[in-house]
Amino acid sequence: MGLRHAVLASLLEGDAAGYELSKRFDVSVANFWSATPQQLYRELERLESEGFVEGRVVEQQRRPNKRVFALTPAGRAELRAFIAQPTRPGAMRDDLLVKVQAAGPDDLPAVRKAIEERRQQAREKLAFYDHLHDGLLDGRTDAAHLAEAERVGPYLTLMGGRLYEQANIHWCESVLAVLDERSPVPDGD
Amino acid sequence: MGLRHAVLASLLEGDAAGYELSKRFDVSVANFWSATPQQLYRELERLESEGFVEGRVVEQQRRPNKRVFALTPAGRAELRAFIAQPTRPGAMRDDLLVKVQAAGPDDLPAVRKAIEERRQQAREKLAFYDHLHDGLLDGRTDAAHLAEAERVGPYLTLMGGRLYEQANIHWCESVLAVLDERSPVPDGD
DNA sequence: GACACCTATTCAACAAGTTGAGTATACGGG
DNA sequence: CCCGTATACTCAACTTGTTGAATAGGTGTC
Repeated sequence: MGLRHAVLASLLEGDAAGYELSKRFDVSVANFWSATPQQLYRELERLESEGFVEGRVVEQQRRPNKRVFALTPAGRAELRAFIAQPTRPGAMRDDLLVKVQAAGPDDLPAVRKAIEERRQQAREKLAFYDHLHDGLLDGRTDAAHLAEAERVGPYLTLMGGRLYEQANIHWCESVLAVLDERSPVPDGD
Repeated sequence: MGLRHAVLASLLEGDAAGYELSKRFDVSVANFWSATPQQLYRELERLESEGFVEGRVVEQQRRPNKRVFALTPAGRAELRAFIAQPTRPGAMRDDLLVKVQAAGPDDLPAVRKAIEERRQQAREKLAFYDHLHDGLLDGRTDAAHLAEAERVGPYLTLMGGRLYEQANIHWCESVLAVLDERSPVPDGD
C-alpha cells in the first residue's frame, strides 16, 4: 500500500525516470521507502494506467531512451487523500535483529561480523544523508531553509533518516562492546 | 525469509502457543520482527512439516485447548545456519515517513495528528520495553545481567528497541516543533 | 582489448504480508 | 443482562516484496 504513495511523493520533487527512481529507492540510500526496480516499474505501470502519473519517452544520445514520469493532478489528489487516512504503525522487521535475538555463545563471531557490516552500512548511509543535507541547505542554515522552503517534508524525512542511522550506529557499538566482553577479538576500529 | 527464523528465535525463550506468539509479534510490541496471527499460524504449519518445530495440544479448562510449539534440534541448526549467512540490509518502509515527505502546506494538520499518534505509540512501546527491561534485570544491574546471562540477544534487541523508540520520539518532537513554526495550533501536551 | 560497471528496462514465478472476515466460549465491567 | 474484550485459531484471496535472471549498448580503467 505504501509503495504507490512513496512513488507519488518522490515525484513531487519533480519528474523522474524509472531508473532514477530505482536509485532513490535503493535500500542503501532510501530514507522513507525502499523498493526494487521490479517493484517500481510494475507500480509505475499501474499508476500510469490509473491516471496518477503520466509517462513520456525521452530520447537520448549514446544512452538508451528513457521513460520519464510526471505526477498528474489526480496523483496529487490521491496523495492528499492518503495523508488524511489513518496511518499504519511502523512495523519492525530486521534480519539482523533476529540474528542477535537468536545468537548463542557459538554464534558470536558471525554476529560480530554482521554487526560490523551493519555499522559500516549505517555510517555510509549517514554520510550520504549529510551530503544531501548540505545540498538541501545550499549554504543556508537549517532555520533559514525551514523558513523559506515551501515543503519541509524532504528536510524532515532526511533528519529522520539521520537520527535513525545515528541510533543504528550507537546500538551497533553497544552490541560490539558487549560482544567484546564475552569473546574478545584482537582487531582494530 | 525472516519470519521463520524470527519464530524459531522466539521459541529459544521456551515453548509457546500460537496465540502467545501472536502477542509477542504484534506490531505494537515487537522489537525484532512483527507478524499477524495469519502469518504466524501459516508459518508454524510449515515449520512443523519441515521438522523445525514440534507442536502438541495442551488441554485447558474453561479455555479452548491450545497448540504449543517447541523448537527441535533441526530448528536450532536451521537458526545457526541462518546466522552464518550474509545479512540482508534493513529496509526502510514507513507510511508516516511517506506522508511527511509528501506533505504540502494544506496537509499539515493531518500530518500533525499522525505525528502525535506515532509519538504516543512510541512512548507506549518504550514504556513496555522499560517494563520488559526491569523484568529481565530482575533487580540486578545491566552489567550483572550481561555477566550472568547465557544468551544476551534478548537484552541487546530490547536495548535496540528502546534506542529506536527514543529516536522515534525525538524525531516526532522535532517535526512537531517545525510544524508549530509553520502553523501554530493552540493545544497542550 | 578485456573486464567491470553503468544506463535503462523487463519478465515470470514465487514468497511474504495484508485484508476481511470467520468460529465459539469465557470473562469482566457497567 | 449486555457489551466489549479475551482466548484460540482459521480461511481465501489479494497485494507487496523477492528471486533469478534477462536485454543491449556505453563508459572507464587497467
